[in-house]
Amino acid sequence: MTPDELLRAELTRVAIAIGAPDSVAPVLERPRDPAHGDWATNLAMTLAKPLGRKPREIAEALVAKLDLAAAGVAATEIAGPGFINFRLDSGANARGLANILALGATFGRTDVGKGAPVNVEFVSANPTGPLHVGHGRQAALGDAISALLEGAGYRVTREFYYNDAGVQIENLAKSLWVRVAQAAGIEVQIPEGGYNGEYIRELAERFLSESGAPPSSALLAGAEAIAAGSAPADAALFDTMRRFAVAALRAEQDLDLRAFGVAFNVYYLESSLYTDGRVEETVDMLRKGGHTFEEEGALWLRTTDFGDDKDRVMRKRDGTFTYFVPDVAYHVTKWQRGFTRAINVQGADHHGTTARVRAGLQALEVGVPKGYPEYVLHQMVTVVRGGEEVKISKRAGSYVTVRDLIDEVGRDAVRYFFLMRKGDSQLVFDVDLARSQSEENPVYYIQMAHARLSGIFRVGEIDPATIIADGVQWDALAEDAERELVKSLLDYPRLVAGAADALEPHRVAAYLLETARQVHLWYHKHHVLGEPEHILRARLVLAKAARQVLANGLALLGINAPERM
RNA sequence: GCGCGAGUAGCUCAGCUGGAUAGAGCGUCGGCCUCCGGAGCCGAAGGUCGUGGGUUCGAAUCCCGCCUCGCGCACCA
Repeated sequence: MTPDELLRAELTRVAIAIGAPDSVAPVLERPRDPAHGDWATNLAMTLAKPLGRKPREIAEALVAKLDLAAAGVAATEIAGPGFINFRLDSGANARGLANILALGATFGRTDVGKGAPVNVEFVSANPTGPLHVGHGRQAALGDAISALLEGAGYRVTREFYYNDAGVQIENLAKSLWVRVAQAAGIEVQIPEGGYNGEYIRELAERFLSESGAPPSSALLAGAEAIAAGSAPADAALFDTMRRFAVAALRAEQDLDLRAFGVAFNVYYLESSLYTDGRVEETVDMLRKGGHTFEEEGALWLRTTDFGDDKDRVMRKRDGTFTYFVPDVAYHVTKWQRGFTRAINVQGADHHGTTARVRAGLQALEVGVPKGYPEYVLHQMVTVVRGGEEVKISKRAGSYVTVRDLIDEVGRDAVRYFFLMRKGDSQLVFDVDLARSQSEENPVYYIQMAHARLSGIFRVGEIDPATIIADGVQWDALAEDAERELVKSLLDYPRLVAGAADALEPHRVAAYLLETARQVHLWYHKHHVLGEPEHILRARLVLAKAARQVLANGLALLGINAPERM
């Protein structure tokens, strides 16, 4: 039990003793001002109404009955409108360090998830080009959220949904066709909605060298068809190109993800929803449910019955389905595969789809909960280099890829920068800052704190494994800098639990930066090696505990914790 | 026009799901230091939390209106 858990238990007992309901759950918080003690509770204020007594009076009654020794409290104080402040007895906080050493890499883990299966879907890029910075933010977010949920006791499946069917893929295949035709000397332009990127030209070259040059008559006919807005007549050749392009770009994206250190458990192909009949099946079910209607030659779903702001087309006039249908079919599989929670990490530019996917799932009436799936939406990323924004132009096909960033600043920095802001705010990625080897760079600063702590053991030729908490004089950790550091370290589990609950990894990033700051402060002010034995031992425990917490937090974010830099 | 998000110190951002005198880094100003590991340490100035109402013991946080910016509003994903 950590000191605050002990105190909470004692408060609960006393509250019930003075007449509070058995369900009472005292909330302890860290006072902003350290002068107010180690912990504070507003319990007396929340009990004022149910007990019909004044807050300060209740506070006094509570304090009078409190078993200070059992709760590890040295002093209490009633303040303001009815806060009770607690100062733990000397060393009570520090004793919590033993807990950190005992739990090691599992310090900060909880079991609120109770092994429930959660599906976290992220990146899910169309295989129509390399991963760009937006995907990078998503990869970092999705992976960190997954790690947070695992730490909270959920069984997490990381899933990538490939939109390898539909109009975008059609455009991709046409773009490749055009580049191949151009290589054969045919004059034709990339069609409206096509892909202009240089990578398509490279793809065309690879296609030619691997598959050989197609007959130019077929290429010309196809190019004319594309220019006229339709598909090439040579369906077999067109299909070959489509497959080639999708396979090649998927392989590229896999390399990007590997470079970023992100691994998925499941790659789900949109095309499989068509081949195994789930799309048709979904449409049938929706029709039977009576929520569809036909208008202007299209088949619609009345999503407005389920909270969407307008009805949606399911089957277009040309007989093909909109992306929305496979999307719904796909999410049904998540539910059917047993995921009681499904979390989708997406760019905020997709927020329009959330209401209709949920509406579609409700319309199916197969027992999917209303808020399913959950969405974590993130705002845009802008890249700044040399103090200027790097312009991203989709039309010209020029943008900053994830791989560019990783090559330039390293995986750890990319991860941290994508995670240091909350998803709701727009993110500025300062390339120069990310690559700088100075303490202004937050990643460097945090990793440096870990390396410094490691350095103490290395320089002192002490094996950290031999450092144990037994017999340590806890009140030897009496300096302000170390008392504050100890408090921060013990706060870690609460912090992580909150971050997991809110699906907000940036809290961990901010915590690590603050804790690293305290480590540096302590390190500069106080020596470890060469101190008297009892201080040396206590500080080695602190150093080991701090190193552990930094390492645990960095691991959640997918960032290395180096021993030396 | 409608929906979602943002607006907090000169700049970049936190603010633990409603708590006490709103915090950190950078920058500015003043003073030290050169020490296990590389400009570090101490202090200061700097705020009508976009704005106007409301809810209550108590609001940056919750509700309503307005302003500014971003994103979306396809039979594209």
